[in-house]
Amino acid sequence: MQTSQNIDPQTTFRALADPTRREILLMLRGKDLSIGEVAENFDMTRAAVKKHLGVLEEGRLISVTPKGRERINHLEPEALQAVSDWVSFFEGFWDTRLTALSRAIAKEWNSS
Amino acid sequence: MQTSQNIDPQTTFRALADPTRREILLMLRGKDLSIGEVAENFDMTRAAVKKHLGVLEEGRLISVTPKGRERINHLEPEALQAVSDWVSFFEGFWDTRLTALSRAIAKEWNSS
DNA sequence: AAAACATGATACCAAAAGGTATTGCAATTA
DNA sequence: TAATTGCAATACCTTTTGGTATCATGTTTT
Repeated sequence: MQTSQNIDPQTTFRALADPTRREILLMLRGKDLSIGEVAENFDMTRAAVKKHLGVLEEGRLISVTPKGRERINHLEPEALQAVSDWVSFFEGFWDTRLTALSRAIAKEWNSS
Repeated sequence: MQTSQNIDPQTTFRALADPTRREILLMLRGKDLSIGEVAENFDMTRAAVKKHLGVLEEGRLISVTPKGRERINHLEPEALQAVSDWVSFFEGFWDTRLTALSRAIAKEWNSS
């Protein structure tokens, strides 16, 4: 196992702070996409989308592989596991009775 | 149960994007603190800390209660539950063999 | 009442973030 | 080879963010 990776939780949290980037991550579940394919789904220039992909790559949430003249963006969910671990520090402090409400909220995000 | 709350995942994700704010949340586990008490732990002015607390309050991660001339900040972890739900959309995509590494990272955060 | 204390509010500043536009290059394709 | 395609790189702009400094306000305390 490699240990020389950039282990910096800050870049991961920062990457998740933008709604466009979170939507890109949802978009990459299951299928890899080129920059252009990702950009088709947003009302902004490819350059802007590329910047977002760069931030996601810094946060180790995606990996990028050149393929011919394209660059294929691939989801790397391990960094999300780390976020999940951070949040779990607070387990036992939250009111489990609110779980149902939280899941309803989450559902709403997914559809928007 | 109240349903008129500000249900906006964006404010919660944004609140978590700053390391100072994440540290404040860890600091509020178990004990409520005034603005001044929180500020004692950071090398910045009380005004700056107050801004961070304002962002955390917007993200519904803390609640604030006036008590005499102080304002007591109280952890509200329910919003974190919602973040956990969002991340869980990616369960099944990440490699569970990396869990040990992730926990090691998380441990590092906690001590820093 | 007066002094000290804790916070609120405002103005201000520098740096970072999010975006566009433009130019150029490498890889396909005709 | 020539035209097109997908992306890289740069410059530039506007807004947001993180921070300080200053002053006002309400609350204890003496």
